[in-house]
Amino acid sequence: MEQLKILVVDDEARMRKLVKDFLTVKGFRVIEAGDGEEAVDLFFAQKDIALIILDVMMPKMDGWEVVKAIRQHSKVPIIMLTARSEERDELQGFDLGVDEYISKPFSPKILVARVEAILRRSSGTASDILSVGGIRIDKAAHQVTIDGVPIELSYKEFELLTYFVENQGLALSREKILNNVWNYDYFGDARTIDTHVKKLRSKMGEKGDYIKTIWGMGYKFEVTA
Amino acid sequence: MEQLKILVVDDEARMRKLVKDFLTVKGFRVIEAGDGEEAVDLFFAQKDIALIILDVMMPKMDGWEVVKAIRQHSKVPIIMLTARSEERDELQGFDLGVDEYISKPFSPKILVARVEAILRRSSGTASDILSVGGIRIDKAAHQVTIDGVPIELSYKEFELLTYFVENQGLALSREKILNNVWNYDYFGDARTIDTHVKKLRSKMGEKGDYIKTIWGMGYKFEVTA
DNA sequence: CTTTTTTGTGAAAACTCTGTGAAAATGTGG
DNA sequence: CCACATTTTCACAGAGTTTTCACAAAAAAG
Repeated sequence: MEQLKILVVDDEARMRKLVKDFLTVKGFRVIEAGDGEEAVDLFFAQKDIALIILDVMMPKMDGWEVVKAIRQHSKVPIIMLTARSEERDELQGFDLGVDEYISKPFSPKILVARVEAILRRSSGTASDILSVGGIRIDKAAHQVTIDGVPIELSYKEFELLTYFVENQGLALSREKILNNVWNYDYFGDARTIDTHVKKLRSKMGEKGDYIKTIWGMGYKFEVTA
Repeated sequence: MEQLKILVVDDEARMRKLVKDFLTVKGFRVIEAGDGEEAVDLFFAQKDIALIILDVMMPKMDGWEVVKAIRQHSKVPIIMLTARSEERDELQGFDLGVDEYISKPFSPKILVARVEAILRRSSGTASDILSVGGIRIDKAAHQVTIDGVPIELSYKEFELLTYFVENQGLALSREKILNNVWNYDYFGDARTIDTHVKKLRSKMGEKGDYIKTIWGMGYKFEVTA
């Protein structure tokens, strides 16, 4: 397996070196940035950074601003390093899309453990399971079972069903479905959703009825008792 | 808007605190329980708990037993926290009525996102629900119930009723109704409104009388005591 | 009380949207 | 480059919705 790249951003060179050493031992490739601007530039230049470790307090552009800038275009996992006193910020910044916080001083062992945990999750090994009305969706395994019987779904079908279940009870316009299940830059025919719904319904047997048509509007997933 | 109560059950105080902090920031009220028995007692004592987050591994009474006990009497949404080691097979077979499984370690961000998703659909966000005189309009679900009984409305009927309810007590000219419920580029006969009103009234049963005719002018929605 | 105007109503017509099967395009792995 | 699976497009039939229309009923006006 190739090395995963981790971007470490801190204005103190000593801190960067400390983190870098531990991560390097664990087989990661570490890229350093000394301030926020450099971090953002590097991130978008590199393309394949798997995770960012980010100090909050930095000159020029602080950690929060970096998060905002990067979150405009990327969902890369971000770990924030905060001083113990900044506990309140921790929760505020959580809104911005930070994945974890580690407060200084921290043990390198914990840092490495968190990094590994996050990468494990984001690489899809997390086993989150949705379950409703006998339909089980294992997102990690990309597997659906109905009343315990596995069914075969294509990638799009799986994504679509997951979206339905995650938003059960809500009326979903085709527009909305396209924006969430397809990439936002998809400009094809919205009727392709209909075709996928057809296949889903047929593969789901009688539980296909849980996908309701809302005439003139879209679809809704709802389990009827 | 009032706070929704969430019951967090875990034997580790540290884990409870973590979850509690993040949920509190998002405006939820968190109640804690340290073991299964306490959880069940608290749940039935409190009455208005909107969601339960439940660890599987606990002393005395484990997560599964808690689910069983609670499912006897309640359909409250339940999120289960499972350790990675607990194999999927274990979860795969039986369906006790858990809504979602999240495996540890999880990112608080994901947990909160799932909590919000579940509550959004199960209680309907306040702003999305109009309720007056036994008529309940759930805009998000595109669903109307009268005295708790769902009724089937077409797209236009739904839009029209929503417009009436949002402007209850006001006399609405046909002109005005057309401009708001129909597209502004509609140039058909205003009498089509009459037809829709007729259908609405009949589908609404005796509550159809809430839609009053204002002779020579238009209509008005008003709940009479 | 009659006329005029406006609304209620049922049915038909016009229209729109969805389901569906098949074909075309796209992607994937050998 | 070829087979294979998946995704998207297309066209048409059928289902459901919206609009129109004609006439009856109700309300205001004279």
